[in-house]
Amino acid sequence: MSTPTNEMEELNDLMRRRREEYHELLARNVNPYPYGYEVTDTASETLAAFRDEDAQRTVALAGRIMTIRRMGKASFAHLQDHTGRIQVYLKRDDLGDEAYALFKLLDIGDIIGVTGFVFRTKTGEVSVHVQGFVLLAKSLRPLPVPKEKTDEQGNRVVFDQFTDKELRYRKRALDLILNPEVKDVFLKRSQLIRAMRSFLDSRGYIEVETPVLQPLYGGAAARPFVTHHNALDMTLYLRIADELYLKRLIVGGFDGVYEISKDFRNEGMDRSHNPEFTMMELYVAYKDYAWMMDLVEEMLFTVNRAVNNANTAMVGGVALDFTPPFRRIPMSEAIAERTGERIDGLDEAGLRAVARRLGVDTDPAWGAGKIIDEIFSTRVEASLVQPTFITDYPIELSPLAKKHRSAAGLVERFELYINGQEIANCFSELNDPIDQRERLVDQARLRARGDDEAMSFDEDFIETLEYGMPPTAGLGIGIDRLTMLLTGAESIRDVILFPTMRPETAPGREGKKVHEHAPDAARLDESPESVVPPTNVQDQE
RNA sequence: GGGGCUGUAGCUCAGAGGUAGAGCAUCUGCCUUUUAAGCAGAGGGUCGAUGGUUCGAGCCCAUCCAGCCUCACCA
Repeated sequence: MSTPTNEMEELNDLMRRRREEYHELLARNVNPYPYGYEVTDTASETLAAFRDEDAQRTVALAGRIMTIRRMGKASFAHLQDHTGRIQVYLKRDDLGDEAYALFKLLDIGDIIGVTGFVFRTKTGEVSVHVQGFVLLAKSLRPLPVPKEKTDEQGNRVVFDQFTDKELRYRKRALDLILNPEVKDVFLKRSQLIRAMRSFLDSRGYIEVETPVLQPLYGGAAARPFVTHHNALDMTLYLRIADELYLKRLIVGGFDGVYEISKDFRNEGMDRSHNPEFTMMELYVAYKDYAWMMDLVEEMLFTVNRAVNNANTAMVGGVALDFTPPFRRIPMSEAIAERTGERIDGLDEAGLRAVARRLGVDTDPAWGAGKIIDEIFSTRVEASLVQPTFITDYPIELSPLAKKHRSAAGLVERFELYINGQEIANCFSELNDPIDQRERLVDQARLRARGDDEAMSFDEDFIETLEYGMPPTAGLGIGIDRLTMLLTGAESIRDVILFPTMRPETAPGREGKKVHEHAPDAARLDESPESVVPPTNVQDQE
């Protein structure tokens, strides 16, 4: 155990100063971390409710000190609570020498509770004239609070804002304190999920939970994270999709089930991929993909209204219109429309010729489906800005989808594209167990040839299908990407509170400014939050 | 994994091979309606890490670490 003295020697001046204040508070019999506070008002409500002609109203607020302007025997500060900021005014003559001296021990970042009356200052800002305050939590680390002002138009202007992306993602609490718009994004994310859940619940679909740890993974083409269960001494995989378990529940007699949960895919990371991400999957018995398009239109319209209070979402200066119906166009038509090339009925050689004409590179190992997919994703996808259902996919790419009722070589599948991104994926689910077995055997063959993204053969799933699954429509929606879309976020990391990051560098091999916050060996035992956690999840590679 | 850019004080950033800088934040003094408060003064740095070149490296070279962008892979 290191002594307080040793600890303090390792701290910079700013932190040492605050530790000293902490001890000074104790010396004055002030608890720097008391147990609660009776909060009756919020910053934004207090500001909104103020009328100059009204009698001075008494309020009790709590929040973090974000600015302090001391002027000798009186001071101004701004408190920030979960609703916003409000200025408070403290005067020695009102508070008394002792309390005012106590206020001098407070810093930006400290959390206090205040009571007082609301008034308007000479310069016009509605503020709280403090009659009493309590320290609720002492802040021992300096907060990188930037200067800001409100311009003539009432806009917030921030100087030298805290913008270091690495620190913002690693220290999300700081980011949330200092960049209020970040909080807005996550409030919208919450509203989005709530609206979606409420939409699904109102239709009577049942929310369920299926295993995250799976002995076999399936339902999508992706590499998994691998872990190990000690007691059973077996390999388990973190799920890449919920699909196969949800279908078992349809077999079991649920007519509509959905799950909103994390999936995990052991693949590259970029601004639209995080190794763990949130997926909503919905399965509805006796329905097909055409029916599901109607539902998706209505659901996204409803969800966007909840988030943006409008029929549109603004992304990059473009208004995306969620008013149903969305455009529906078969994949081959979309390719024809965009490139002038018709691919219907072409064999692999014909498709390769088309790809060549369009300047699309193909791999000799690819089959017809993959070539079509490549043409589509390189020549068409980006042009799909307004919500568009692309329907009827090549069968090779969709081992869990039902054959198209009227077009050979295709399946009944759609993907919804918005702003050039895939947002939803849906099939009429394959419920013929014999067909399903053959397709999974094909996948197993691909796997045996080294395609580590091909699906595993899940005998239990086939067996379950053999009991009989009703016709079913299945849907998957990436919640992170939908959130990006509805909030205009440019990176998936901006809609995930704690995005996956490389670990901070180990003690002794510190990088960048992060080292200021990293533990050194001598303090590890006292800094549990800094100890690298053991992980059960191992990267395959 | 490839390519490009970046890493300097708590934050935002300057820095032409020759003694590490600014603004804000912090500290001291003054200041009882301020608001990017003000005035006067002060402290604060392993220049991401390690090696090399050089009389001398924040700067040049190499390797490594981390982040961002981009491509590839991938929905």
